[in-house]
Amino acid sequence: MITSGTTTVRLTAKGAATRLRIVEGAAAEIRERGAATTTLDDIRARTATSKSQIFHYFPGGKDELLLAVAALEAERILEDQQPHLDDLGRLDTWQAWRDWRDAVVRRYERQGVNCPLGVLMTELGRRTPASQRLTGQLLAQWQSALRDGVRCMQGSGLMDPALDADRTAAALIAAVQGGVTVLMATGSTAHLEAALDTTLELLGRFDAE
Amino acid sequence: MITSGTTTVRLTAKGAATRLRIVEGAAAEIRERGAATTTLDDIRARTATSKSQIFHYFPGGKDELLLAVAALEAERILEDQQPHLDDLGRLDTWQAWRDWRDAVVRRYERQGVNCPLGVLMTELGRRTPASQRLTGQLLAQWQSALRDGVRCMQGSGLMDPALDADRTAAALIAAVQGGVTVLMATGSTAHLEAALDTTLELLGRFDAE
DNA sequence: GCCACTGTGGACCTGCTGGTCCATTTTACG
DNA sequence: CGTAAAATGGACCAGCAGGTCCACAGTGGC
Repeated sequence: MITSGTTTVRLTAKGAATRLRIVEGAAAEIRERGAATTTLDDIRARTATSKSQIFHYFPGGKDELLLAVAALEAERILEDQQPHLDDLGRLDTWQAWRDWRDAVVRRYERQGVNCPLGVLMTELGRRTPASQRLTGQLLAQWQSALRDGVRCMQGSGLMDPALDADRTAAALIAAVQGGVTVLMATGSTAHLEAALDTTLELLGRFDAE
Repeated sequence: MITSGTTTVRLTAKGAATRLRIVEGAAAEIRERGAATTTLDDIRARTATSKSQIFHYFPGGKDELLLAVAALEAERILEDQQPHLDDLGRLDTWQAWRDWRDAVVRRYERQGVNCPLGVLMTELGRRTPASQRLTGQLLAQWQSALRDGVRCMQGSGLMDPALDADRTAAALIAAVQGGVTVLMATGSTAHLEAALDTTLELLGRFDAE
């Protein structure tokens, strides 16, 4: 059973599977080829479904499907950073920060141009008010996790307590986002690494740890 | 006289003016509404031209026009940062860096979502191999200007000589780019400012100046 | 003032894309 | 089983975007 907008539809196991297949296929197609150029027919072909199925599971049409894809990608972005980044505040040692940094960089090195974050922020996120809200939430949640990490480090005397934790978290997000955007344009992770490393290294300059 | 691809066409003064009007109108339209949703008809309406004119000046069709727009925007991005950033290496004092930072932030505050950089990197830049080369060149030129600034500061003993100047420049570009991308998604310049300020402040921590 | 070339207008064509519709098959469940 | 609801297949439609074409007007050099 799933609710979309005002209507509620019952889904059988088979139906749920099909719906999932469509969303994931659409997400993959969009990551590979961009949202702008991906058509419903591409998705249909990739997921071995018919037109009617797409509109059956997403009565709102393409917009609704793309919103579902955006939600999936937003989830994936946070998941990818687990367990470095969770409610328990695992970013509590320099090693943890380094691990997080490595996880981010390695992931984008492997994925190259096809990254959820880039697609979400630069293509899906701006499409509709609903998807804008979604990206806003993602950003807020992500930033709050990083902020908690900074606060934790400050609490342990490992980072300068004079730093504005929230602002620092925002800077880190911008660094990742900028690195990813450049990656998508050039195919190189150099900027991503430079931005993350520079910021982290300078954060660590507070003491000798 | 203008060369496009293999063909060369002579332009009268009137022709050159029309061509310019089309490119600039297209650029403005795209900045406001995004490249994905801007149609030739929109451009036609805005620039008071006919279909045949667009194809007369851009025989390659939409791709060629968008490439011209990308080139225009790339130029504008560097121009916007003049005279902070030029071949003479004006980034030679902390005040100059602060001025540059202010120029960047103020510009995007005023422009809001409609920024050349964002559109170029996230929409135009990925369209064709030609536009990819173009964004690559922009990035290289920009980074080299910033790198010269860092080197200059290092030479004067104002920045840590141990820093890799090129890497630092890359980090700054990623910071701006990330800030802009977030700006386009959320409408807020908070991340842009946080990223720039954090990076610059930490760069300045080397000495007390 | 003539002639060739450039500039302009706009009708028209075509393919693609999102979206609709309905007939048919499959599933859930009493 | 039997039936209602869910799932599926795919033909069909309408609009729109990019692109072509041709007729005509404007311009510039000789």
